[in-house]
Amino acid sequence: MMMEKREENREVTAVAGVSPFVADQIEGIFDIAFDSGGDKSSQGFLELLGLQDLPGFFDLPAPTAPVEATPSEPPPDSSAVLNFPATPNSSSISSSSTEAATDTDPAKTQPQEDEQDKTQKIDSKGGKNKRQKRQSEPRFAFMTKSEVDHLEDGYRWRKYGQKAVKNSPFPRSYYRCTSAMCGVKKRVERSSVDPAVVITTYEGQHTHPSTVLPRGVHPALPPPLAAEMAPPPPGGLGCVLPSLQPKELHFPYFTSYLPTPPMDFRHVSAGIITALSGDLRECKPTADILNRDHGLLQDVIRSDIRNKKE
DNA sequence: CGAGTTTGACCCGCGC
DNA sequence: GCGCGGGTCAAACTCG
Repeated sequence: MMMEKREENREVTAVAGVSPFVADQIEGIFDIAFDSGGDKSSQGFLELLGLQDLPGFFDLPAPTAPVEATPSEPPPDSSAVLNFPATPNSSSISSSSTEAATDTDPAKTQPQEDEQDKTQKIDSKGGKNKRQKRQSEPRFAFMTKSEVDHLEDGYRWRKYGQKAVKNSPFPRSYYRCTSAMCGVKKRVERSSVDPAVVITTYEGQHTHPSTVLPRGVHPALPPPLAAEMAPPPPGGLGCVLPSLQPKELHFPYFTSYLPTPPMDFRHVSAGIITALSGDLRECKPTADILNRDHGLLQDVIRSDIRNKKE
């Protein structure tokens, strides 16, 4: 219910899946970011993610336990998992999805057809059988450390189910975008490894603008360009680099090309974005964007901290 | 009263 | 074929 929307004291903690050492650093940074006065609520999550673009961020010590160990997640599939080496240098920003392996699946590149297929199945079976397990729509998951399960992301969601997750004390909740004709879904669950970590998986693409227009969205970006830069991301999240190495994760790009707003990450400290879909195009940042992002960085991080990082 | 949540039942895919 | 687990439906319920 809306009970999840209460204004709790959101703890500013660590990036999910990052070692305590890193977490401590991040925490410090975010404390600054949030305590610097002004409208905290306007701090978009993806802007915060921009912090991860800090040089050497991903060179920091390894996480103790990969977040991907989430029981609900299937074992990494080489074709489905982002190219995050399972080395100590990786931030365990990895995930997988069974359908992501079907890169060549036509349905994947043509969600419309998939929808049609769904409908056909409904018609053919009639009655209650509207289920369609096949998840060929692009999926997009990320992990956040948050006290609240259901994070604000600018869209309205309706919960349509909840299931207990095997090997996890925490249930998984299923949400659907309340907007008509928008079939975007999202799953929210807590990691059994780290209960503080919320794993949110978006599926599908919003066919409508969000109800909120937070910072980080650049309306000036012409739609065609935006489309070229990044496919309309599920859940309003941005493009994903197809063959990611930790150091190549330039999260500000997400921010820059977001056609839909990022979440209200007052609730979270930071997140890890993980692509679950193979239907992704490479982001092509421009100098302008880089400059802009740097500006954002300046907004968020004290200069002396930045210098230290650099 | 409408919108959203809860929850048990149902269906499907997959592994054995 | 069977059982398990994930995903979805839909009636009942809650809340504003």
